[in-house]
Amino acid sequence: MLLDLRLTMESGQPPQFLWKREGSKYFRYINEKKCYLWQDKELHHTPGYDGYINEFLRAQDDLEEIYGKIATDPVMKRAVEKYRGLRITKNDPWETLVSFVCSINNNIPRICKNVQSLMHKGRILSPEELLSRDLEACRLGFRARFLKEIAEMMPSYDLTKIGRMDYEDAKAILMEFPGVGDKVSECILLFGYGFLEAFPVDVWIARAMERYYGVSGKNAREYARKRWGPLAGYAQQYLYCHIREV
DNA sequence: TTCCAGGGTGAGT
DNA sequence: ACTCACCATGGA
Repeated sequence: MLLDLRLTMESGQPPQFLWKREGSKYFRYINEKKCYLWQDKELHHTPGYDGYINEFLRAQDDLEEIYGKIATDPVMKRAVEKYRGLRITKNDPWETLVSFVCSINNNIPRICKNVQSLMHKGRILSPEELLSRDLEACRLGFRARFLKEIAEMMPSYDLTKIGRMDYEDAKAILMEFPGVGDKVSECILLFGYGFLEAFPVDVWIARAMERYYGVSGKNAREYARKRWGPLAGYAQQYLYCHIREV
């Protein structure tokens, strides 16, 4: 499997918020047990997590094939060459939802701190646990109210069911949550549910689309859908790294 | 001091 | 449908 683990774990995707580094290894708790993940010549992980890691790293995605389909212009050719091995990750929907509500008008180092403050025993607090936590101490700013209201709504939603809907329906449901708008819903669809056609447009992607393709941020998603279609999410992640020079 | 960060909301056109 | 002030926090 073609993989650059560092790039994948530290390119602004959920694992950057949800996993921790310990030397050259990454780890998090899965079912109360510590799972390490690291790469030298090969990819290694704590025994017993084959299935989890395969899903997490989307092992079924053939990057060479994806490059062939999206790298149809000099910009994307350069991006997939420079960030070869960058994969889209598949994360837990609830943890992804919480993470990207924390990301609203925020920067990555502080998103990490906010998300970490919402974790206990290596996982994001359940909606119920979240409601009984002192959110003021988490320094979430105006995002605290969003999280509180989402947690209160959660009992009448089924996040698993959203994953079985089609892209449009899933997006409409997600946007019923306060704090979940156009961009955040796209992130949840992409990183939490694996809809590769999702194309989150943040300030960086808007910048990249203007600079590289002459497309305004407002028209970015429609342009991306026509250009990269079902693989827009991958194109997005390579553009994100490219414009930020990660 | 002002600007910015993987934006969303609501009120005003 | 579109704009825009405002939202809380902390680093540059």
